[in-house]
Amino acid sequence: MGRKRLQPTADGRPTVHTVAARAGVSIASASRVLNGVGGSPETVRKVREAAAEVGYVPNAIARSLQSQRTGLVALAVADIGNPVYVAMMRAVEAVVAASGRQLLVHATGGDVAGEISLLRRLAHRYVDGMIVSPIRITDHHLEAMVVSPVPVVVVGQLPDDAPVDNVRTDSRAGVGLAVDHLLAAGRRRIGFLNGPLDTVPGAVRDAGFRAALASHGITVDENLIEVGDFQYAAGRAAATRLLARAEPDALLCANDLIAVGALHALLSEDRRVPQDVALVGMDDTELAQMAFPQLSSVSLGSADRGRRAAELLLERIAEPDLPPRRAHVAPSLVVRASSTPGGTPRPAAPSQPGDPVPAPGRTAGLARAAGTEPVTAPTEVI
Amino acid sequence: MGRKRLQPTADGRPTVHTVAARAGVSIASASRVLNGVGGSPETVRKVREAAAEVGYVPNAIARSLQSQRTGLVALAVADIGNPVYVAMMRAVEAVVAASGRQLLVHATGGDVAGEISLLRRLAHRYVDGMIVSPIRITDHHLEAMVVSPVPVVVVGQLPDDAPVDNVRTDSRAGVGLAVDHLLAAGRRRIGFLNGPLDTVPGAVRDAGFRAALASHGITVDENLIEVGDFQYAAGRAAATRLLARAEPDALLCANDLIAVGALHALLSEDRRVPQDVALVGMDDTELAQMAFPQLSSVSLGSADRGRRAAELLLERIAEPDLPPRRAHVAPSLVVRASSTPGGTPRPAAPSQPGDPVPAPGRTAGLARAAGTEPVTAPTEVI
DNA sequence: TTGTAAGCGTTATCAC
DNA sequence: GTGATAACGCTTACAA
Repeated sequence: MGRKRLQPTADGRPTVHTVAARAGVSIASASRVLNGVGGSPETVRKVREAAAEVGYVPNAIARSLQSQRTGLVALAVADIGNPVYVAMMRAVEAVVAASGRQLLVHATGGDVAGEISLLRRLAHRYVDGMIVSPIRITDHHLEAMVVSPVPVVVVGQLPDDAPVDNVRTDSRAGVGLAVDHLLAAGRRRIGFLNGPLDTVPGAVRDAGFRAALASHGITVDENLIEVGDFQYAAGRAAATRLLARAEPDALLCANDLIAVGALHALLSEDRRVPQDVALVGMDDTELAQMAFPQLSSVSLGSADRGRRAAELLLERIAEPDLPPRRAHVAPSLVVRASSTPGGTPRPAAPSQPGDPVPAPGRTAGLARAAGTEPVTAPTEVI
Repeated sequence: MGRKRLQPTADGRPTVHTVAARAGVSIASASRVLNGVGGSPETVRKVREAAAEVGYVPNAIARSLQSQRTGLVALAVADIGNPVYVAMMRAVEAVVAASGRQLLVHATGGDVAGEISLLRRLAHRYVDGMIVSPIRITDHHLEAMVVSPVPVVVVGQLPDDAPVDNVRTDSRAGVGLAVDHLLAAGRRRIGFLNGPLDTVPGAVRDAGFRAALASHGITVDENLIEVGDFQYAAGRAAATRLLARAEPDALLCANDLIAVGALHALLSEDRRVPQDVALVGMDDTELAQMAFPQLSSVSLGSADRGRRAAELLLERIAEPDLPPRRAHVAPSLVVRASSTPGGTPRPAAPSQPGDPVPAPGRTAGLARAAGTEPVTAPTEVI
């Protein structure tokens, strides 16, 4: 560098200097007018005119360097193709956009190393804050979050003493809702298709399943449990394996992708759903409504969690010294055709076109009067 | 400001100054070492040591201000929940990440005004470039793109003389592939479920459908055409309307979401797919494989288009003075159970867990020998 | 190789 | 109200 050129930028675009010169005022005055603070009517006019003439647009980077904020917020999820994250993303986007910021989406692929390096990169301060929903969580994650100069909010389970903002749901209880429902419907041999046990969701669901059966005095039959991945193909394969060695009358799936996979495994073996095998998914994504028959699913309030996470993040950005907070979203069960006794019902009426909110079926809330609509799951902050 | 404080940053984080002071060298030397250019072995050691001790991380914003690049690339799509965009997003992400950049995803909701303001905001230079896939395209779009100081690549149809990098597919021909296939299978009353005609994809598909029928000497029966939205619920509703007034033996749908909606409309009226009504979708998304029976679908190479768009963008970022380029991705038809004569076949074997690439069925390429795998659709740049 | 200093484009301070 | 100028944190020409 070292060349003197204070007028337009290198590529010829106007800067405050350009505008100021053209308006015949100092850059300070120009800047003030451009930001709507101060300036005599005459100055305002001249600057506005000059700016319009040259097509001035402020450089967001220079502004960020000065203001120490970028107006960007990041969301890191494992699988951008999983509808549960799409729902979360939409909710986050809405809150973030409403605050005038923009959302940066990272797809981590569930890769631990990648996630950690992402967290560490926060130190570069390219975003004002980050929401992360890790499916595995290590000490490195925690350390990177604590050390990070920009606020982080975690969606998902976290050690109780972790000094990080956190919004969670009780997926363990969610599994319990599904088990209760299936048992109440008279099912006795409930199969369980889970994701990897070394992930947080996988481990919690496994514990929840065993606890739920135990609470009903039922011994766990390991033959009825299959572990695969949180994906359609893996779910289908897992269901096929399970069906080859056991005779379940119900299948509980750790998410909706697995459930749709299981549905197709069942259909391709000519098992009727729900007559022969009842099916319940988790996450209550759009997929659950787009399956045929429509899937009962445990709602973990992903949109709500996203919304709360975004709110917590924005609050912390505004007030960095807040103590760590924790928000809860209660799970609920949305019952649809796939687990409704009495034949294959017709699919429910289509919801509003473009409506991102699941059309509710019957709902069995956790701490909620039966029949209450799961419009907005209650959230509370401890 | 105006306060002299050249050591750490306002919130106490180390800067080059901190490192330089600690290492006992000038900030220039510190910067050089940190960037791996120059420096005597002794200096390098001292600076590295100092940087590690204070936990120095460069400020990306300051760096951007200097380098005039942010390392961010944006992708703007209408509906982040539509699997076709998910596929595109993944492909873009891969290319972008490989270049060491990060991807910023905007969900425009198909809102024209929002899209244009997004394009205009590019002038703020917060990203190094943008890929946009508008479903409606106006003169304002074009003007904003031409005026934009940062490169824009459009995925989708564009006026031929628009001086903008562009990757497109021939969805008109794609519709033709589907019509040919259905006619060859002996279907004669082909219904068509389209999206809005005032969108580019909707208009092109409509033209394609009519042209394809005409080329076979078939007169269009307007009763067999329904227009809704590019969504599941709308597709289902449209199919229901169409079935109420006509008796199609095949249904061609403008995308896979509509097709899944139509599938459920058919199933809920006890029509067998494909025996009574053959079904073909478009976009060949994951949804097509996740439906039961699996959906035949016209692949428009969304992943490929995303990849090409990202490549074009990166090339232009590197070389801004390139003439406008245009890349093509050929459509192909992936035939699956939903349009295969001879009963409801079992769904195909599950693809690799986590495999983002659709498991190919039989393929009828456009300019390709029959039976060739649609591994990577051929792309050519004019 | 090293240090000095200019400059990226903006906002904020402080005298006038 | 206005203008000169420092500062945000970094890179880099240029001279030593």
